[in-house]
Amino acid sequence: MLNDRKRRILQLIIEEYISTAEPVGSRIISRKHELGLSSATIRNEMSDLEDMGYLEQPHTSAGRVPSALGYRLYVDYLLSPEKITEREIALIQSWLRFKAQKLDEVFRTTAKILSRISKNISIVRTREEKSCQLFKYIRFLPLDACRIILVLVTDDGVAENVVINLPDGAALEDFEHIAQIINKNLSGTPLNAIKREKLDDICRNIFDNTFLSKYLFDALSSLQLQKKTDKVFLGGTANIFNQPEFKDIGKIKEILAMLEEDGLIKDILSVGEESGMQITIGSENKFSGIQNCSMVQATYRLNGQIVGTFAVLGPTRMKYGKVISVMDYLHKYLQAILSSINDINDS
Amino acid sequence: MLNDRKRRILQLIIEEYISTAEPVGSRIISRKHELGLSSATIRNEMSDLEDMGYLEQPHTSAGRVPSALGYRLYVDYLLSPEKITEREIALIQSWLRFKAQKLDEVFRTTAKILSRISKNISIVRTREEKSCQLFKYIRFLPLDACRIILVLVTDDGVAENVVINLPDGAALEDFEHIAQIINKNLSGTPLNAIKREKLDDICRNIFDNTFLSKYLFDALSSLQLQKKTDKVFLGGTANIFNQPEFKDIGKIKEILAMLEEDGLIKDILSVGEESGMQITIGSENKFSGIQNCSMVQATYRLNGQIVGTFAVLGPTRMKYGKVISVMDYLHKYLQAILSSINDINDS
DNA sequence: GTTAGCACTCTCATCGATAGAGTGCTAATC
DNA sequence: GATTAGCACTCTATCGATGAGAGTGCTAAC
Repeated sequence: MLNDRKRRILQLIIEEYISTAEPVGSRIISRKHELGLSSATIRNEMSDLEDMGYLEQPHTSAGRVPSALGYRLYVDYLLSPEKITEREIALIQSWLRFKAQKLDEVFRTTAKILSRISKNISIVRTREEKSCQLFKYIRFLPLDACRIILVLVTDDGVAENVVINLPDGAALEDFEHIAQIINKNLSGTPLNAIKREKLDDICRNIFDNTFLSKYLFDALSSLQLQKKTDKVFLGGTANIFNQPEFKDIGKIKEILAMLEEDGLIKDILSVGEESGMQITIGSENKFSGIQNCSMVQATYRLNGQIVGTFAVLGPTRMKYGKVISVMDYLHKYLQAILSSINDINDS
Repeated sequence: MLNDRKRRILQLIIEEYISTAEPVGSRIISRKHELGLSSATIRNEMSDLEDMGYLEQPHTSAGRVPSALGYRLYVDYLLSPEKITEREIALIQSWLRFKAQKLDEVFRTTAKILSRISKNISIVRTREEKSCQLFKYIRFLPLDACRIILVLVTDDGVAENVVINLPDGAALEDFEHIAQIINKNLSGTPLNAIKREKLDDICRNIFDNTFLSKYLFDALSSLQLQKKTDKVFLGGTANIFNQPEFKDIGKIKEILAMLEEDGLIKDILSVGEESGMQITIGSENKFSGIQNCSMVQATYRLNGQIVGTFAVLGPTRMKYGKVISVMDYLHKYLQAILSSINDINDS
């Protein structure tokens, strides 16, 4: 049914359309490529491909445009990967090399690179799950005559801290005793299991409601509240203006409004987070507003845990081959960088 | 020269134009308001106002449009403040109340509120100057058999930390000795004065290049590198699409591309940071790309130090009265919130 | 099965005419 | 002298008609 010739023609049409954004006519295919076929033959094949649902016609006297089904076939079977260039590799390395110190910066820069090279919108979502860490101990450190610092250490080595005003008459030593008791009670508890009530219990029961307990309670809860959340980085939103399919201002507005809602972005990215690399084409996407967009998405893991997801969002007419190559490279490169950050932090 | 009647007419024209975005004709002014003047008289006055440079005419048979000079006069002398509504106050309070725990969230939410109420783009820039803090001491905390935590405490009570892998044969105690020496050498030094060379010196001279010095050096420098930078929060960028003056896609693109560059935003906001509230109208702005925009900007200080700047960016046809009221309210409200955050962190 | 040729369809840009909005000027009026 | 009614004039935006251009679909020939 879909013989080699049809596949080849479909591929050429899609690639032509991807690079020109204009409906592709039979003449163009027959002249641009040495297929040994006249435009009339191509025309017949195109008509067949349309019947099969791989192509669409904006109107009777226009050329053909790939349908979502066509893109899907292309992405799954026909796509010719476009290699990442030396210049791009150099760009990535130079941009990321000096950012390698802080995770936030790495992701922010990744978003920038991704949008720059793909010439589309890039989305990077990080996942910093603190909730699974275990409480190890708290410790009080001196600051000055009237203030001390409370440090919370987890089994992961993450230490949060908060400054506490010493109540009149209290000294650092008083708090050290309290720390011992708290540590005995909470050591090994997952952070997300330390609820207000539990803290309250410990404070009330053990300290018999002394004035110190209130201070400690406030301090510890404010630590809890500083729990880190996911972050979303966007890049290249202005790129969308260069795409002819978005010359309609309404569509751009819809997309940008959507991108402003962090929560929505997280939902969108969550869909494909399980598989390694996921390509969503046009109406395959469940979210309104990006149904004439495609998204290429890769999830990044470290030690089996999801650390981040990055994605390229653009028109269905996207340079899939290129985007996939870039994502692949970035994936590998980030693997190296992120584990080295872990090393730095560990060494 | 500019008598009361002219001022009144100018005010009416500007307010009409702000609310309709259409060039204002003499008939509209004479009919909408009880000035006791015919359109012909208004026409003469409008002609005068144009000669004076306060109005402009898109073409001979169109109504008048305010010039930058006209807006300037309006903002400085004619503007009638539009009070913030109860609903808006409730919105602000409900949104900010639950965000009051973390500074980042406060600013992010402020940006959201500001764009929501002003129906324009909002920009919030924070300034977290860590460089002026003084080194107080470092301390090592146990983590597990092969890792320890290095904590850096400043006079401000901010404690940064990093996990260090114990080299073979080394124990926590070895490091405590090192900490003492470092603390003696650096105590009281401003953080930004602690350069690589200085650390290097201390390490080389004192530890005589033992293998421990390298570890410490790496760890300390990685702390230094985690220096916090300014942050920029944007809100409501999609609002710009609702403004008829930006139906031209090119202008929007220019503005959004600009907003993507954090550095550029910081430059733009820096201009008016000294004065309390600053309004920049159209071509008064030095940055290309926003020269047909206006910006209302307020700087927020705590104890005399600049903590943040927030701004509303929109078309010159902006509801200045409204925006100023909202900014005023937010300014006061944030004052309360931010000092309370300081209190929480201190108690 | 392939191809040349041709009629047909649809879009897009251009042009001209027209309606509408608003001004500027003049002469009359308060 | 200030204000106003009236009117000619200008400029824009809109609509329909027209024609060029691109591409198809079909038929008949190879």
